[in-house]
This record gives sequence, C-alpha cells and structure tokens, in this order.
Amino acid sequence: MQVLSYTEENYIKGLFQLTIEAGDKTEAGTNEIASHLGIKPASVNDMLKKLKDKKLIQYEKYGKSSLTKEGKKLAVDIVRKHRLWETFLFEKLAFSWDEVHEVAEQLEHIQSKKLIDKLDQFLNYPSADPHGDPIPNAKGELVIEARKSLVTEEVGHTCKMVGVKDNSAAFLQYADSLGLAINQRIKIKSRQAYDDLMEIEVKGVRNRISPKFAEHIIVVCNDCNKQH
Amino acid sequence: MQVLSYTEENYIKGLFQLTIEAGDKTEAGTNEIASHLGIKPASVNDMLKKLKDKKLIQYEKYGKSSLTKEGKKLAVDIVRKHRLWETFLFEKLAFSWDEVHEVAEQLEHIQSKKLIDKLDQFLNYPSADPHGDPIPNAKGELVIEARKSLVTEEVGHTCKMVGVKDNSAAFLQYADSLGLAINQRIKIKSRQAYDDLMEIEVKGVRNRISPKFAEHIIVVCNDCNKQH
DNA sequence: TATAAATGTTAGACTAACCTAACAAATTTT
DNA sequence: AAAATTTGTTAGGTTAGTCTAACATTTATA
Repeated sequence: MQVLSYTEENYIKGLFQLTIEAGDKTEAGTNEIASHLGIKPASVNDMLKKLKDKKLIQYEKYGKSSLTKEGKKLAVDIVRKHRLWETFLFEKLAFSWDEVHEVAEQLEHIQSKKLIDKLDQFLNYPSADPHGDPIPNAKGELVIEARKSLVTEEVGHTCKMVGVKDNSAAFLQYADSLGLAINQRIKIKSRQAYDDLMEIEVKGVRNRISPKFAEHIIVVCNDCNKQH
Repeated sequence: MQVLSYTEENYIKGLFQLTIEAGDKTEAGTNEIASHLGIKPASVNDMLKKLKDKKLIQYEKYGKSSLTKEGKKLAVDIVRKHRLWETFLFEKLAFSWDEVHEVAEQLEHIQSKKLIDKLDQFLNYPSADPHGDPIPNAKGELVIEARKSLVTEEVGHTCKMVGVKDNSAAFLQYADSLGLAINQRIKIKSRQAYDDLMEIEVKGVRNRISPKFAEHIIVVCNDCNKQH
C-alpha cells in the first residue's frame, strides 16, 4: 500500500466524503471537489491527473471522479484514523464534542500502523466516534447500521441519536443546549402541520425544533422496525 | 507566538539539540546543522537566512548560529510535545522504549495547545520521558538535574540511569539486553586500565561494557555528591 | 606564512502544491 | 436549437524546500 502525501490524503478523503459517504451519488465533479476542499478547480484538476496516474481514482477529461478499490482502501484508513483520534480526544482527554474534529484533522495524517492499532485497542475497539459515525475496523470494514434522519421520524416513536450531519460549532452547541448527545434517547411528541416544527422530549424536557435542524440529527429507531 | 511550518520546526528543534541540549557548546555551524538534519548545507543556508529574518536565530554570514530567546521558546515547546508523546506511547499504548521516538517525530508537529496541555494532565504531569529526558512544563521551564555520563563514574559508586544520548534502535536494544532501563541502579565494579572496559552490576548481573557504550548512558549519582 | 582542507555561500534548477486568466466543453435555459 | 450559464481544462506563474556545481572564506597544517 503506497504512502501518500498530506495533501494527497486530503483529496482522497474528500472524495470519499463526497461519494461513498454522501450516499446519494457515487462520483464527484471537479468544482464540487474544489469547493469541498477550499481549493481552486484548476489545482484540483492537476491533482486528479496525478491521483489517476497512481490508480487511486477513476477520472476522464471532462468527466466525474470516483475512487478505485485501492483509493477507497486508503480513504477508509484515513477515516478510521480520524474517528479513532476523535474518540480518544473525547473520551480520554475530555475534549468537548465540537472541539475534536479540528485536531483530528491533523492527527489523521500520522503514519504508523502500530500507533493506530494500539490506539484502537486502548480505546477498546470502539464502533462509533463522538459524533456517532462508525469507525472502520483494522481490516477496513465499515459496518453501517440502518440509520435515518430525525426529520423523518414518526410521532410517538422513540429513537436513539447516533450522529449528526453538520459539524459546525454553531450546530453542535445548539444540539448540546437541547440535551442532545450520542446515544441520547429522543421521543417525538408531535409535529405541527403548519410549519413542520417537531416537538421532542429529551431527558424529560420538551423542545420544539425546526425541520432544518432535525434534518441533521441522525438516529436509529427500533419502533420503526416493529411490525404491528 | 508565531506558527512555524513543519520544516521550520525541525530546524529550530535541531538547533536546540546541537546547542542548548548538547551542553558543550552554544552555537552550531552550517555543515553541522546540515548533517544533523540530513539536509545539504546549501539548503540549510537558505533556511538560516529565513529564520534570522523571523528573529528566531542569530546568524551572520560565515558565522555560527544560535537560537534567540523567541527561538528557544518555540524549540522548548516542540521538545515538550515530543517527550509528552513519547511518554504517552510508552505508558499508555505499550510501545517499547526504542519505538517511541520515530512516531513522536511526527506527533510533535500537531498544533493544538489544548491537546498538549490535556495530554500532560492525562499523563499526570510527567517530569521525564521514557528515555529519562526531562519534559519542560507548560511555561517552558526545563528542570535539568545534575547528570553525568556513566563513563565518568567512579569505581565503587552506585548510580541511577536517567537517560541515553543515543536513540538508535541498535543502541537501545543493546542497553535493554544488559538490563539497563530508566531508573535502573547500576554499580561500577571495576575499570580495566588497559582498554578502559568497565565492569558494571545491574540487578545482580555483571557485565563488561565499552567506554563508547558507557558514554551514551546518562546517570545521576548520589555517591558523587557525598563529602568524605 | 603559504598552502591545503574544511566550511560556508551563491546561482541556478527542480518538484509539489497552489494560484489567476483565458479558453473549451457540457449543460441548462429561453 | 441557439444562447447563456456552468463546469472543466490549459498555460503560465508563485512559493517553500530541496538539490548540484561552482565559488568564497576561514581554519588547520606543513
């Protein structure tokens, strides 16, 4: 498995986020990648050619890009490192939920297989990071549970929060203020037909939230799986 | 306090090692820095000018270089990070003594004051890394105990190993095979006048070691401080 | 002290990763 | 389907950090 530069790693990871992780599509355009990474399309274009030469992505002139098997393997490895470090920061160093991402962005580039496997062991092989995102195992396998957005949840159901789609500090702090955290149970009390505001109950406290906000809360729901 | 590039940090750290830490001199030449960092003198020359402009080093054409107060502060900070990470790897992740350095070389460049202060706390504010080298505190203060090389120790004295001067795997593994470790007591049994080989006793086991080897073992000795 | 050796500097070139400006292709809108 | 817009590419330039080769200065040695 080839070793990538810091920059190459960021491109591969970005492409992973835009394709495999986003769910709704399997390839990404040059401009899209550019705005995701905060780099100009012209620069991205250069890198796409380079990554194609290295057989890490599929790319044709004027076409969209996607990861090859090899590229995906490398990307999953970076994601694994990122999420293990986030878990470490949150659980062992008492970082708050909204602080872990920025530091993990740096730590994910440390090259040492032994380090990351030992870290995994030290953290007792966690299956999800503080945001609820799944952590790939050492073999690169990523177990994705059946998850949905809170906004699609039915009234009367109780679900469990497992993640978020928005990592901005503003969003995370807002969530925090509502008592929302990973593994927190949420009961849907009602939904207002006029403006779609949802009323939820968290730790006995009721709050009304916008669909825009609910959209970015990821949950799993046993009630939804029940046959009745 | 300015933020340095990865490369600039390595130069500042290298200069710190060659001057402040080496003990026997306070400035270093261009070729010396070059061979220490594994970079050609011509490249070092460029960087010295750059670091001088940033007021991190004192340097005049054809002269030797040394750190300014500002440069030293930054260097101590890097050393602090390096040694805290080594301690983490050794104590929490069960890395062996001779494996920690390489990974810490990468980790020392992570930029996050909060991270390093939390790590310090997590490790319970250690005063020395697995090699016995002192860890500067958060204020950048570095407490250096009275230490000497094992090669200068007197026959009959018992001393305590606190560090090494050679971080090569070969050296560290050799030390390990003799039972030598941080905080290990060492008794000097004899010294052969003909070839200067020292006979030492470690955990009841006697071995003869070369002055070349003993030179790189750092000890503290109470016997030496006694008046008699 | 004159010369040789070691040390340090300069000039010019290269690579990775970025940029801007201009152009080309594809897609969407009218 | 022609025009307008969006998207993608190319050419040429910049910066950081490296290199080699040639040159300059300082230090050591005969």
